[in-house]
Amino acid sequence: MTPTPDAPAELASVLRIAVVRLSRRIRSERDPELDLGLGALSVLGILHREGAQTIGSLAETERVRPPSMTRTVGCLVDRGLVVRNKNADDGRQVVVELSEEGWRVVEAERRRRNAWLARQLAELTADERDLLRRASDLLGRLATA
Amino acid sequence: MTPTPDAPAELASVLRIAVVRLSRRIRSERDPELDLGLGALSVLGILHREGAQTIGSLAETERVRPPSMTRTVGCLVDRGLVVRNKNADDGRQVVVELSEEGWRVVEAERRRRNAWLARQLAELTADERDLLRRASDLLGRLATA
DNA sequence: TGAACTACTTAGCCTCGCTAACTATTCCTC
DNA sequence: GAGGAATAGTTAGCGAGGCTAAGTAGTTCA
Repeated sequence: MTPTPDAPAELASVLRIAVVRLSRRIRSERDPELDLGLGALSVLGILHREGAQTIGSLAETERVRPPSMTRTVGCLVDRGLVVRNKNADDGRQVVVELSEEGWRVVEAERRRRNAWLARQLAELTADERDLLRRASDLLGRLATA
Repeated sequence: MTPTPDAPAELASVLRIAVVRLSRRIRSERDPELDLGLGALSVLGILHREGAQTIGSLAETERVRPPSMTRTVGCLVDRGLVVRNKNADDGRQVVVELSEEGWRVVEAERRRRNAWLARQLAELTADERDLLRRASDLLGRLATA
């Protein structure tokens, strides 16, 4: 059936389309209450998991340019979810960390945040979820390659 | 190590982040020659695989609102890659199909288009690619769920 | 025949990427 | 230790590509 079952080019095409569409789908399912973009949510998640970070390191992790991260962080500061601090050792750096409010929001939203996707995933078989779990790791590696 | 190894919520979080990041990465790698957005490329791909389609059906396939698809198709028309035709049976519908130029471009770009991703995929093992192939199918199903 | 519905378009907004250019700070060399 | 290069972040402004609301043209049906 498949003439070249292992051809990377063909897989690239299929994978690209699937990833882009799913990304759009996820975007369209975000919680309307907390009107934060996906990038902002992602940053909150990073700060929650890994603690305070500089703008630069957040930008690198998210694979975004510094100005974009400055803006994202600016939004979060405006909503009081994170605080900006100057690094005492290197005055050029800005260290961003979750505020108390930010912690509360992340903790509270963590469960709701993935609601749609989690609901879809719950309808798959355990084998399929396991497949996706391993695939996620690969996708993550591709994203940072 | 994993307290609940099959928990959909946890997988949702991991998968969401991986998909969104990879999607950004793919976007940043598109061919600068052919200055078409990802959406436009995707539409060309659909028309190539499935033949002429109405705006509405393209919008549905791409999970986008009709006005967005109107604009995307407009771009493609401007570049002479597709043609808009009125449906003879139902004058409200617009049927979009690839122009000769569009065919040529799709055929020619098909291989180059996925270059970056295909290159990354080529560095994986055959098993990993197989994993991703099966995952792509699942991701596609999630995207249209 | 005229009201309701449908397919698409137009107008205009918003998010969130980007680059270019600027400021502030640090580092490095003489 | 003064001065230029390098680095971190910001500001300004652009562009892609989603969206909704409202308008137009064609179709259906009472």
